[in-house]
Amino acid sequence: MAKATTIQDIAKLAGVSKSTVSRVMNKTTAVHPEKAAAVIRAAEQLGFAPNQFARSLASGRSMTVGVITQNLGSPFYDAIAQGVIAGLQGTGYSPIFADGRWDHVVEEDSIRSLQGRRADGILLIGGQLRGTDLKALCGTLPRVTIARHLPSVQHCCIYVDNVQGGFLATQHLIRHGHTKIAFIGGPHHHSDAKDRLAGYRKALTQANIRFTTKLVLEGNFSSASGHAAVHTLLKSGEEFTAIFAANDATAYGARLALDQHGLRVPQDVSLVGYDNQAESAFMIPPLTTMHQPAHQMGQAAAAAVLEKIQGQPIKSRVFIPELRCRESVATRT
Amino acid sequence: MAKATTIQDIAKLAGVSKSTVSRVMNKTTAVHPEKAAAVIRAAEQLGFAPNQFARSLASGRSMTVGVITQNLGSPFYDAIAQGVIAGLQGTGYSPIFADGRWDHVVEEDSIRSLQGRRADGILLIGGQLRGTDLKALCGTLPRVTIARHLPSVQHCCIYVDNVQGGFLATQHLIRHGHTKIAFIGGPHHHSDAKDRLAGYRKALTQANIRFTTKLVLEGNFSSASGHAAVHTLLKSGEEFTAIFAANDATAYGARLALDQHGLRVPQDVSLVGYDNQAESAFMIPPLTTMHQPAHQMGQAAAAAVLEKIQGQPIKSRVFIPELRCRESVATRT
DNA sequence: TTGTAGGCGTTATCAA
DNA sequence: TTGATAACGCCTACAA
Repeated sequence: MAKATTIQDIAKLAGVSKSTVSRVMNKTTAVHPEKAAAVIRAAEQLGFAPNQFARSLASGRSMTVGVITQNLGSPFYDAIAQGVIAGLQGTGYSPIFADGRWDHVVEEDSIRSLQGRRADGILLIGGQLRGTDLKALCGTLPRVTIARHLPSVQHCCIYVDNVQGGFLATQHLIRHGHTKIAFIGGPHHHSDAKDRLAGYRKALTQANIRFTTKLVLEGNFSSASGHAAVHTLLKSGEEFTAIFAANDATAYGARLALDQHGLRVPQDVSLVGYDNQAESAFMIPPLTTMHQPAHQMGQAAAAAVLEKIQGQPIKSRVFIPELRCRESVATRT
Repeated sequence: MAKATTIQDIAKLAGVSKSTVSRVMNKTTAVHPEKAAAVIRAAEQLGFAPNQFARSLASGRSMTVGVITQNLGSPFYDAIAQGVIAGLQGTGYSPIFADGRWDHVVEEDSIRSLQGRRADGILLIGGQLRGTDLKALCGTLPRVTIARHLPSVQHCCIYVDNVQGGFLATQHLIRHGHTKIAFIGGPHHHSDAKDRLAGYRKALTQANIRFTTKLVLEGNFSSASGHAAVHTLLKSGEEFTAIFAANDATAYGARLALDQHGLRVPQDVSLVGYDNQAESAFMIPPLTTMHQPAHQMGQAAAAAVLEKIQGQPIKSRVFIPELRCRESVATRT
């Protein structure tokens, strides 16, 4: 680190004490306009950038909020992260990221590291840690969880209702006359995937359609898994006229596999995805999917943690995903 | 910020001085095993996380590298950012992000803020600032530019040869017998777009194909712009048998527009994209595109800036994009 | 309105 | 091998 200029240097150049410099930098007390001008001039001349470390050490606030992500790269989580950045913009707080990699050990380390950097608050995007562990780890540190629902009221969570999302997607298909609807899910242990499956089952039950395990395939939220699942499904010989994929990427893979088997979408098979990824509107045909207000959630979470830092009580908030009807669903005739 | 435990607390609990605590935390000097054990026990008991501010203030190193991004959300830049994160993993350095928003004013502020946080080095992903301004701003602060080529040897740049990329993509089309090749570019002022166009022209020239401005459309790297461009092209009546899109998103939009006009890919029109986005392999048909080693570039840049921080001299590095042949290109018969 | 002095939690330099 | 003690750069009473 190159030796940077300090308020001391400025004080000397401007012919005042460093307290005065501090005062004009922070506008904390009125100072004589002339001296203030001299300070500002000196600061510009020396290209002064206050040392945040010293500032935080002295003031006790870091003006940062720690953001724990889990492997960026998924459109949904990326959009949340962008929402967080946008929500922090202009508030004086900077986000500082740490990766939890969907691993509770790594996640714990990341939180520790953020605490070491004295983050004033923590935002968890997804994650694996149990609520009780989280609480033990963070103590009184303001904390908001995004895209994940921790049951206890003690936790502030900004999340989407995946059961409802799965329900709405399936219901849409049912309303178009489909009864043999396949579901390509995520990993069995993933709560989002489980919830969407629960919603699927709920819609089936409500419509008096028998649930068949043969129509439920396990995927991993990747296009490749959607592609493979359709092959498996076709080979199984189980009849189906529609597919509900647990996310858009899975739907893309499924769509390609269908095409390779000479099945048309939506004439032969209807398809619904989940996430409303940017690319989905330009698929062939444009994909009907569930939209999640990811960016908005990120912003809401940023605002929430800021309020909490200011000592205000905040509560959890659920978002309901919305159906985006496009052209991948046809009425079963 | 809740009152956290300090080495002083640990010192008291372990019955040693804080210097000793510091020593066992940093393994800087051997200490009596028994005392060391006591310190470690005390630290665990109190859930100690060293205050990075105090640490940095005292040591003069922040153990962070500032990363300037420009609007996350594009697959290419996201992949670079992930590469940077991966490259820093386990090095003891944490990335701290700031958004430049493709705006030189914002970018300058971001760099200033990073300097205030005393980053030990800076990584610029893309950006608008001129090389001389950058140099003036950063001074001796180790700095590496990614995905952008600054002419002077003074700058260390990790970038891809977009001219070559545009050339290879176009050449691929030419080799399949195409001579009427449309190009859907990016904004006129965007250097990546300009370079890819230059490569396109170079390939045409080399094959003795006349360049027609009517076949060059302006886009903005979005699917919507690709979609619109094809409409414009079709309406213009200009003949073409192939399209080279400046990125994959643009190609998706173009593909949909073609489909809506009853044109088949690749039988009627061949299509090549740029970026090798994850979704491209699952388009219908799977999209032939130029692959850029974005993740690898991010990692390389992280390694480079670390070396520079250690005082080693480093030099720029060019990556050459590679053609990924899939099924969206057919031989012109 | 201004300056002085103490403290924030570490690291680093001395002696011991 | 240890323990004082002086930085590190800034903020903030407190006093002038």
